[in-house]
Amino acid sequence: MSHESKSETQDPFHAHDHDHCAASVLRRAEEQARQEGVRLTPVRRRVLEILLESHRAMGAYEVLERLALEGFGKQPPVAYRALDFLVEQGLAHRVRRLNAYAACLSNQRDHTPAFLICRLCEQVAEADTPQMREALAALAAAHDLTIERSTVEILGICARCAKAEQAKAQDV
Amino acid sequence: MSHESKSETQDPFHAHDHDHCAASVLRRAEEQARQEGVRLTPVRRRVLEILLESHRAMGAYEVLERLALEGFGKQPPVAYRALDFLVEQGLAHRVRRLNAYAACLSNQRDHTPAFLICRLCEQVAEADTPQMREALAALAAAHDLTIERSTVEILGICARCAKAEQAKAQDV
DNA sequence: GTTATTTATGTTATATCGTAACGCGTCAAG
DNA sequence: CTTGACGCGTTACGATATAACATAAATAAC
Ligand SMILES: [Zn+2]
Ligand SMILES: [Zn+2]
Ligand SMILES: [Zn+2]
Ligand SMILES: [Zn+2]
Repeated sequence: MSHESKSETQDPFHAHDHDHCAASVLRRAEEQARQEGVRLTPVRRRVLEILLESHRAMGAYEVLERLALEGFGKQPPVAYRALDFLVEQGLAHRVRRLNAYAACLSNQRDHTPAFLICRLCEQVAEADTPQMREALAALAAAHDLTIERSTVEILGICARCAKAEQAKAQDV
Repeated sequence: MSHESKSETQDPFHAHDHDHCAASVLRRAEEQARQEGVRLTPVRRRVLEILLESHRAMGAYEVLERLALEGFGKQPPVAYRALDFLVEQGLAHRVRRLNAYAACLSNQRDHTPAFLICRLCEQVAEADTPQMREALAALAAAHDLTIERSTVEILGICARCAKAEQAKAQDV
């Protein structure tokens, strides 16, 4: 079983090999840094690792706390700069609804996925479908807008949390 | 010429009768307030009017300044409360990318349109197409997410601004 | 190898956005 | 006339984000 390109898009909301997620993103980060001549410095790498601990989106200040504990700088720009770097490199995404950041799970350098956010566990999945791309393009075309960036975020409750809620309701 | 239901969706990026925009939204606001037993108080109404001066999204503090000048309260909650009211009533929308608010241009009470935002003139158009709704539903379904809210924002350059940019470039 | 240049990290300070909590005034129900 | 709900105003604070500057590390030039 050595299908390399198996997991184009992992889905955090369902069972998956998360170590694989983390490892593959880190690997991509290193390769990409080498190729593009940018530096994956200790802070930057560490921030990516922190984001990769789970698929939960983290606020900049939450990341900063972790950095401070580990001997990095204690002031906001330290976190924001590392996060900005990761976002620029397509290694992390900003989730606007949560004012938070999540590691990117795709292997593509530049992409603008839609985010699926569970309101309860705050995990974030990304999805990039032709259907959505077409819908966006159609909207832009209809209004003569030259599209530069787009944000698609879907907030709801994931299957796991929905099940948990149901169980809780029956307990009462 | 008395086609009442002509303008389901005005497009701020193109020539249109803006007085009509403003008047029709205010009319809807009044009707709706009566019907739902909520109060369109002076501050609330004034905030809606301010938003309706153009299709540009305005930050809460920008609205607040205007209110202060006109003798209303000078503190943030004054603006935020009025804006929250308008958003709840579906009379205004929050544009997350801009941390700003824009008057709603639709006649529908509850809807979640996509926003088209011009980066240069900061005007905002709304659009609600079946195609986009389906794309959102498909994404949610594919990930077993029970959808509660969604955000679709497209940032770019509107036709008018694109033209202006071109002209400027040729001048040089 | 030493120097110059760029890039990254850290700091202080401040800007920007948003909310909690409380008191007062208004108005309508009882 | 009291009571209770609601809206508006305040003070105070919390949360998010960036500007500006000093230092240090890495890279490039000589
Ligand atoms: Zn994973
Ligand atoms: Zn969940
Ligand atoms: Zn208009
Ligand atoms: Zn424009």
